[in-house]
Amino acid sequence: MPKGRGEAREKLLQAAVDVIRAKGYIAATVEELCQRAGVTKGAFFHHFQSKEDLGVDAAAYWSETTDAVFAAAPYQQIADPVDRVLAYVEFRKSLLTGAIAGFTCLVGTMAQEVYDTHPPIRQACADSILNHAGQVERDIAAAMAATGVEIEGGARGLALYTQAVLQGAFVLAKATGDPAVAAGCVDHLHRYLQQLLRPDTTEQAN
Amino acid sequence: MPKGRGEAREKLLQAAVDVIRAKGYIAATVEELCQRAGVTKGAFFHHFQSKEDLGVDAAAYWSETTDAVFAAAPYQQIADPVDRVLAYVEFRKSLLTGAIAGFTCLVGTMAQEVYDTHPPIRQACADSILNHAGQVERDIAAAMAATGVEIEGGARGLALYTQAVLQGAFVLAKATGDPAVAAGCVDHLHRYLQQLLRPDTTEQAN
DNA sequence: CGCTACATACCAACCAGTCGGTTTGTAGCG
DNA sequence: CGCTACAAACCGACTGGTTGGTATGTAGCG
Repeated sequence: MPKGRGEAREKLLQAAVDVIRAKGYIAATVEELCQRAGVTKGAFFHHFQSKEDLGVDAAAYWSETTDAVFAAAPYQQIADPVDRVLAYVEFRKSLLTGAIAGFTCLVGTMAQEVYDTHPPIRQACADSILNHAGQVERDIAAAMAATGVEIEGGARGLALYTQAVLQGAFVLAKATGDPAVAAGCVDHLHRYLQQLLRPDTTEQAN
Repeated sequence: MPKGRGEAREKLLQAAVDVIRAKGYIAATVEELCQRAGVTKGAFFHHFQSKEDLGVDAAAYWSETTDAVFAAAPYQQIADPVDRVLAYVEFRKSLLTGAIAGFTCLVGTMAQEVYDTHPPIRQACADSILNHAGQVERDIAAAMAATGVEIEGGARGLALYTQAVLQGAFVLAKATGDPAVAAGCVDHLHRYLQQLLRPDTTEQAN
């Protein structure tokens, strides 16, 4: 019977992602994470020096796992950079299903509450967001180069804007309890990007 | 010597707004709020049945105080509805100064972390956000009526979008520690609204 | 045998909430 | 006005349960 030795760390990280997205970093107690992961406190403090340490590692783990999701996403195969950017947004919208806590962003949730109590975690969250924004920025820059359009704030500013819209959509979804609110926000983002990157095209079927 | 009796409740609410915006609802201990307000625990539990009760009341207090700010804002005097909507966004941008915790949204911060642990607070946060969105919606509806433009998702959907952008801008500002990121997001929102509500106008000086 | 990967038992600090008591305001009455 | 009676506002020590963290033990592998 392979008891699954050596995987306590990853189980704890996954538990952290699940629990923290639902109730936040501080409300997620070490004991609850251990229970959810099926390990004991001994295992927890064997792999993480402190709870704060777990928070930092959870943000990094989040980056890795989500990076993998986007790297494998179908929109990556689209050759035209403008189409690819728009397909990215549609892909983000397609993720907005099931329980709200299941599609919200770990690092966005954590960043807000640990803002001035746990700077290392805040930094790790910023790294995660900026890393993902950087990937979006590359596609936007390619779309700008391909079409020749200039955008106020540059590709970076627009990439950050896309992430802000998504983070805000999560906040509203959690507050209202309605995922549809988030989807509506992503639709607006899609229209904005379309207007920016295809300025000559008139309103199309959506 | 008027010792200031009878104002403990408001002082506690103001302390709650300040502390929770910086470190979140759960990390804000009752004792810290009392210390900040200059009262004791006895006073706290005299005015609030529980900490959760304070959270709910703080959201309501937040709504009242912010409503007053917007009601007194200069953009309310603008007659043209399109101009008024755009001036609202500019007003929101003008608030993004000073310490980050000083301009972020209490209810947006709270909603995320108490999402499934304190439903009454979540509800109060939703009420606050939707109340403000409703005010924006009225101006947007007036702008749509005045110009005759139709907007996918309606005035309500667009109003919610404006709030999502702002909430997301706060998240990014807190994560990165840079208020300028938030300002850039608001600029994008401004451009989007301009394009929607003044479709015939070409890019203007900004 | 030594090292990693855990488990168990335990602790000190902390936190929301309680409770008996004090101070201040105020209504009613003569 | 002066006095009594009561209520609301507020104080601060205390408590029971929880939490992050530690100390110690042990099973399995190379």
